[in-house]
Amino acid sequence: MPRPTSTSTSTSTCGDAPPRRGGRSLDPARSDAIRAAVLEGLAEVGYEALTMDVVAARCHAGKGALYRRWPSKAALVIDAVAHARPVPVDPDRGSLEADLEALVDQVGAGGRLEMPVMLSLLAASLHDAELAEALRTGFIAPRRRQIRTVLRRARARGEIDPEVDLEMVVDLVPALVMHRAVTRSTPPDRAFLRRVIRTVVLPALRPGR
Amino acid sequence: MPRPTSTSTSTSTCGDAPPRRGGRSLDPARSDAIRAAVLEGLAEVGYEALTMDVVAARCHAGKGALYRRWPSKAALVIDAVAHARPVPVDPDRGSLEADLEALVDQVGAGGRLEMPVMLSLLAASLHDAELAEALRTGFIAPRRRQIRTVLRRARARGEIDPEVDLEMVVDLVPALVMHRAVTRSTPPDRAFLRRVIRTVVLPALRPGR
DNA sequence: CAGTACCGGAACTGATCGGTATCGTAAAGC
DNA sequence: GCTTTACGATACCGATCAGTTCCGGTACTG
Repeated sequence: MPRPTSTSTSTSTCGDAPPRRGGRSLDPARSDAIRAAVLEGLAEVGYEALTMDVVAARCHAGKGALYRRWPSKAALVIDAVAHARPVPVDPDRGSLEADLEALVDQVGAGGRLEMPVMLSLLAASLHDAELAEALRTGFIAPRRRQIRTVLRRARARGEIDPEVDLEMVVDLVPALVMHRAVTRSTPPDRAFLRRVIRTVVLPALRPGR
Repeated sequence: MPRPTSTSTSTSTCGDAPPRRGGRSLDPARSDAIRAAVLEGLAEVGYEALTMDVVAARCHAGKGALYRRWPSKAALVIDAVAHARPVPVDPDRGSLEADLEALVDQVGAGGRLEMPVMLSLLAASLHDAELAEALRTGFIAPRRRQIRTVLRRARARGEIDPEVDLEMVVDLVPALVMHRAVTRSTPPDRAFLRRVIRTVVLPALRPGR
């Protein structure tokens, strides 16, 4: 493991680069197949136990095809995860409660990226600076931004006490969802998520203190 | 790494066995020192990155002393976690706020980086049922019980709305602390913890709705 | 006091895995 | 049609680490 490598993988290692000069160009279908193999492997064994050889074998590719697109295992995994879970669209329904419910619904549906995968990535990122950085900028930050947008709009509507520290509330829902997914074995269901919103998040925000 | 080993390490590998025949017997103090080194190591680097060499070096032991007591790394870690005793004492100050602050102070003090450890162990326990069990009974359950006691006492005092689902609130503080520890690189400080209590937990519990 | 099993320390083994290099082949661009 | 590059496959390198073995020394047991 390249511990202190920390190559700071430039920024967006997309895996689909513009062709250089003459000759063939990278096959996007292969890139997708590799990303799919990564997600399958991630769900089955987690980040640490996921090997590049297994990824390559799973989609009948050579390891060269992997390293031709991504500079490292961390970069590949982050790119695969980012492609599996596009940043949720801004719901912008009328009320804070409706917006929050729409957000968590988007989390529950979609790419079916299990929470254990997220857990495994977070644990691995504790000691892999490159993975941590990529995970933060490529996955966590956009979602935080999303929630922040919804909250700010609600505050402008007067639905949130101006005294409330929004930066703390931004973490509230993800924290509870992750904790639930981690301590229980089953993924958090819709009913749980709505209960969190109604009994914890909204009371902490309500204008009357 | 013993991936599919999953040795199902029999059951209670205690590390302190009855002496066989003549000769010396295993020194219980050494066993405790080793277990302590494991917990310290877990706090610093997590489960996956914890090496037997580091454990041995940390308590000035030879690796032989380790493998004379436990058959594998998994068995050692499970036993150390199961023996971990620093269950916080029940503060029982007058008010809910004071009790909660005392609890989070204990988390911040005693177990250095308790939450990253938990995260690492949880990730590892996704594919190790025995570790999961030891973690639940040795770590998670006592702490949940502790919080529940405080909350129930507060409810009896009328500080909590009787409609509130305590089981959800029990998760609230640990969830936020862990999320913070994971998404930020710095451990959650005292100020953050108090802010969580005052701005999130207490408003969600207050009797007036 | 003799035998045994402990002790810390260190060297060693064998397997695993990220990453690189190199095949021969096939497909794209000029 | 010639060059350039991707492709699958495989062999290889270097580092890491669980687990084993051996050492000289020491403490306990009988």
